[in-house]
Amino acid sequence: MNGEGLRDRKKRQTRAALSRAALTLAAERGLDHVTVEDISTAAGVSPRTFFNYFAGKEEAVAGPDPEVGPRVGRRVVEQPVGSTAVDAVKAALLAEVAEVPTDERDLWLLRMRVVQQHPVLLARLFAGGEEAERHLVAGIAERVGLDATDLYPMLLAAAAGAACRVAFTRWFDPDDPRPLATLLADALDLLSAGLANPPNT
Amino acid sequence: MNGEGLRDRKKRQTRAALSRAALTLAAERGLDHVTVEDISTAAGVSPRTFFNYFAGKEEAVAGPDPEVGPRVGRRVVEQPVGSTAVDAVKAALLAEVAEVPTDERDLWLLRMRVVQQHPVLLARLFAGGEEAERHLVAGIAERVGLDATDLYPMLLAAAAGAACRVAFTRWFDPDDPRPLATLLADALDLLSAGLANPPNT
DNA sequence: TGCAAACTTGCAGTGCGTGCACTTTTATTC
DNA sequence: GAATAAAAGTGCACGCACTGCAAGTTTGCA
Repeated sequence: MNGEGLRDRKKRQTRAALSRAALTLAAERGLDHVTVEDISTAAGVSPRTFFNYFAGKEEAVAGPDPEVGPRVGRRVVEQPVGSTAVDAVKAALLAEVAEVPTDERDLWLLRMRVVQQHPVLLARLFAGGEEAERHLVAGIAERVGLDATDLYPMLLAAAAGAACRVAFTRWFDPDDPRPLATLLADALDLLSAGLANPPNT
Repeated sequence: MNGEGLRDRKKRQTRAALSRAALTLAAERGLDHVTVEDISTAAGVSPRTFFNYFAGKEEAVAGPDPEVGPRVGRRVVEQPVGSTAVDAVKAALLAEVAEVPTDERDLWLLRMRVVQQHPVLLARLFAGGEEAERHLVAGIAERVGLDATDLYPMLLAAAAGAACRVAFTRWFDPDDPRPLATLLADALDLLSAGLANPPNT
């Protein structure tokens, strides 16, 4: 009847509660000192239910948002036809980071703390999340009219993911106050310049 | 007395035996259907000893060779002063892949099979292995006279790692018979060209 | 030969992750 | 609104990963 249904809304809530609980606890004690039981208790569900939503603690903390992959891929395709593939990726990623909702900002702050202690998770956030990268590869491939197994789409997507990872790393650095969009733009510009010369920064 | 000592040689042998056993079994049944007990039994040691060498199964099959990181970093620094940082990284990586000993080729073939089923491990092989990437960042930073926390060294190292990952992926593709060195060179060239235009390949 | 350091091993314990059967909640149909 | 189906939550049991700890065993050196 209604647009979404009570069931789907509850699922979303449970997932969000688990993810938020995992992030809060991990930011406090470190991920290794948080058990699945702790997380599910804090979220008000049984430990067994936790595994119905996430494959493990890592995924609850740094699990890729299943929506961002398709969205980025779509955005790459939808960029104006005049721009190159690199510019299309650049625009798509910058649009993505510009769109972080206000009610998720506190979650990102928690994520920053957790990821700082666990660099392995950084790769899963965007690039290493093969899921998202696959969508990006597909978008690029469609845009340039190549197969998704060709070198160019794979390399462009991987390099863009690497740029994201570096931008995130620097964003987490408390000594660098620049916003994420600026850092990401710098990284992508440097990339599309062929990493020619080290900037004076 | 002698150059290395019996103890060190035995440690090397045990480590190699464990790694080889893990790779062989994982290539046969898939990594998920191999227990640590299987691996250590095949290697002739106790399960407890396995954990004295590796933190887990993943590290045994895709664990980064602890020597490659420092070696690549050193090579980057040792390139002729005339060449740019990008060219230095390019040369260092190509020298690295060209130097794979013959007696390790069969291990790489096994690794190919295992990694094909577990894309997550691909990142650990070179790029994701933060260990190796840190050395690469340090080498680049020293070469260009920047700090290891600056954008340029981090991004160049990350992008080079991404190129390695893509080259490996394509190398694992049975439809592409080109050698690893060629694939890697293509990827790095495309990268240093700013990913400007999709090649006709 | 004897001592000290390093490597190996067994044991016990905690926690992860999964399959299965069962209960509870939500959606649909008559 | 009651019956039925579908989906989510839960408890239980099991195998395995991984970690200290306290032995035993091997190696290096005097």
